[in-house]
Amino acid sequence: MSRIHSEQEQVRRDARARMEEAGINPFAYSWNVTHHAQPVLEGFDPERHQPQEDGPAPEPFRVSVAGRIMSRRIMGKAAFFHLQDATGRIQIYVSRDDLPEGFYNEVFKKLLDIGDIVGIEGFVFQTRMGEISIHAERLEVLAKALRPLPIVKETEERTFNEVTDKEFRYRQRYVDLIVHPDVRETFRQRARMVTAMRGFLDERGYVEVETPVLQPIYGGAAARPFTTHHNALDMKLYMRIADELYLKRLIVGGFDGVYEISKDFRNEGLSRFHNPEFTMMELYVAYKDYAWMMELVEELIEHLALTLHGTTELQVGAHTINFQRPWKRLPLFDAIEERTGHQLFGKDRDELAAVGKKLGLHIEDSMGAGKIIDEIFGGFVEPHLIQPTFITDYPVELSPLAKKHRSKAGLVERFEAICNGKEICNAFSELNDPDDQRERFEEQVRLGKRGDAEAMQLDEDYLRALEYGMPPTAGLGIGVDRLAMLMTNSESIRDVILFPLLRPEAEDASAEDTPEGAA
RNA sequence: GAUUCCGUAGCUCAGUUGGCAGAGCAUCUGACUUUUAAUCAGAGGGUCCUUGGUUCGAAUCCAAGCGGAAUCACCA
Repeated sequence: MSRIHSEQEQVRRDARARMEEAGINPFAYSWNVTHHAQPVLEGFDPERHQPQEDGPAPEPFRVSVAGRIMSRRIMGKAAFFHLQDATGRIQIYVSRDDLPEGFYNEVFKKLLDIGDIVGIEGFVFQTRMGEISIHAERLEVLAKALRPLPIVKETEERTFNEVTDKEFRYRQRYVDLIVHPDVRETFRQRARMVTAMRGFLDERGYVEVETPVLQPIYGGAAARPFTTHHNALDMKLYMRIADELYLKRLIVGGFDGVYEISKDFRNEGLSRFHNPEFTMMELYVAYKDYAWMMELVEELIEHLALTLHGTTELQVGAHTINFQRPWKRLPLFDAIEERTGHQLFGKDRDELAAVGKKLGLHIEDSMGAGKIIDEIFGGFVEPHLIQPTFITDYPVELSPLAKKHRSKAGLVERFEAICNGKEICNAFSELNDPDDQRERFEEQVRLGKRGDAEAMQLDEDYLRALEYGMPPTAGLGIGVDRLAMLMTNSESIRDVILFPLLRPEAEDASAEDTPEGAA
């Protein structure tokens, strides 16, 4: 079934057919690229490469480039166009008499369009207007674009016809990337950030591992999972919501430090800060505690800021954020007291509910003490924490995998780093007492039975692993997407995820499901 | 899930009180050998998101739906 083509698409399809009739393959096999746009612009030296009046003959700067035609200015027997490659744009000069007989008039002028991908061989020169350009001596069609691009025209002051529709940009990210160099740059920065993170961890000897995405029991976080089914074993499987329990099994197994950078999946709502599949970095280090981990986190993130930007001070939205260590450390209850005037330590559930109500929160009967504390923190404290801050020592009910605090009853040794009003990491001294862990799991199971869809499942195999003995361990999880948002000054998680989840397009709604067990 | 806003040509957008569907860029034809939003002359291009309703008449008013965005809720 073929779509009805727009006028412009039909023109391009006709051009493709005429190319084939003329013996030109509109989809070539390869092209020998020797140079890229940006390095050519930087490498051009007018004194060496440009003909000078009464000067010596220039040394030709010969290049072979390839890319997409992004603009065209045709003037009779000569033309200029801009070619865009992975590094940027460079202007190409073509004149009729430099190309094979008839090619300029019949092919270049009539059959090529903005958006087509071509290869150019020629020499670099500077135009009368001063723009460094390539004088084409050979031009080949490498790929014909059958759809028109949403063309962006730019001057130094203004941009015209820029695609601003976010739906278009997210659904057709390939087009977004073609027309928005800053989007390409954002994703390059994200890649550099992950590379730097990996380098930082590798340098310290931690082992990068891969643990199961498909899990018979999900755990390690409070979230609703995606469910799937394995046909051959006829078993229910869950997409992981966290890597935590498998990584700690590896600490039991004798690794001193393991980490994983991978996708987690949570069957929850979408927002500026939430995508159902997102990237998490989890790290576990034996014989360390959460205080040690705080130092590692601030060192890591300071390192990332310096690697990406050469400074620890980053502009993020309206704020300038300084990642220089050491970061402020503030126990959760002190942070709440600072903001609300209420000291919650030692208060029971009903006293906490009364404080919550006084602050204007909607407190439901089903909410436990930990949940109320979390609500108060999330509502009145977290949004105000702009500079990176470690919030420490959380209620035990909120942290079923964290070790009891060595000196504060009812709390665990846990911290979150908050920055720009959002959590960027979560870490604790890991609970390694299997009997305590069993009780915590059992409490989670009770919560689940009471209807908490995010309660954890009891993982017998994990308890068995702990019973063999897990050394004292510090664990960390960093939301890579949210960190990338900070590092690239992006206001939506969709701006740092190449293909964010959207509802299917209407045209695809009728597409048939893949039958179970097919292929 | 709630609220608000949005959906018109390939792209960005206008469209008056409800009265022939518009502009710029892009496309097509012609001119033009250093342009750069090239320029000049001419032309073509529309499921006005969808389905109903009101009306002599709907892009416009009403209802429902679809899709998107923002905010909120959810998100240890």
